[in-house]
Amino acid sequence: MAHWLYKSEPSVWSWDQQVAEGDKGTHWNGVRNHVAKQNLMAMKNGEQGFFYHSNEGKAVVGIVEVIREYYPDHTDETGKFGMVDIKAVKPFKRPVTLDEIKQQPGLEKMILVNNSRLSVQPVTDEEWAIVCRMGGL
DNA sequence: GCCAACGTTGGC
DNA sequence: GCCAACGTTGGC
Repeated sequence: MAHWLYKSEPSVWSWDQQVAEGDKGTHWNGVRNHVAKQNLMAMKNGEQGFFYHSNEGKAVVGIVEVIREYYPDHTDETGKFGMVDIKAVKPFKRPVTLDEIKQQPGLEKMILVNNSRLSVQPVTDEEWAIVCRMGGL
């Protein structure tokens, strides 16, 4: 199973808001980047990902899961882009900050570190295990 | 608030 | 189809 990382500015959509949606989850819309789109299209139901707060906090704060696979994003007037639905699974016992990720051996290749602008990213199994452990899970 | 990195747009 | 100009993102 693949793993993912979703970036969101807390002022736009925060982890707390995601948790408040419960098991029905919410659609992850607004992606307008083709690499991010490819990642969205590759996602399968049940695959988990990190929820990352960009800008403010700059930390991985919890784990989410895909509950609906790629479908058209009706807010995209060009019709080119789509979205998936995700729900919050569990919070980290403690947030894992970008600083810590940068200093952690084994995470040098994370896209978060190397291409900070990509909003939906794949995470390798190794990276997943390391970051989960750092988050106390 | 600044600016580097990246993507997109549009003139040629 | 190239590339300069512009807009956006996100770390600092």
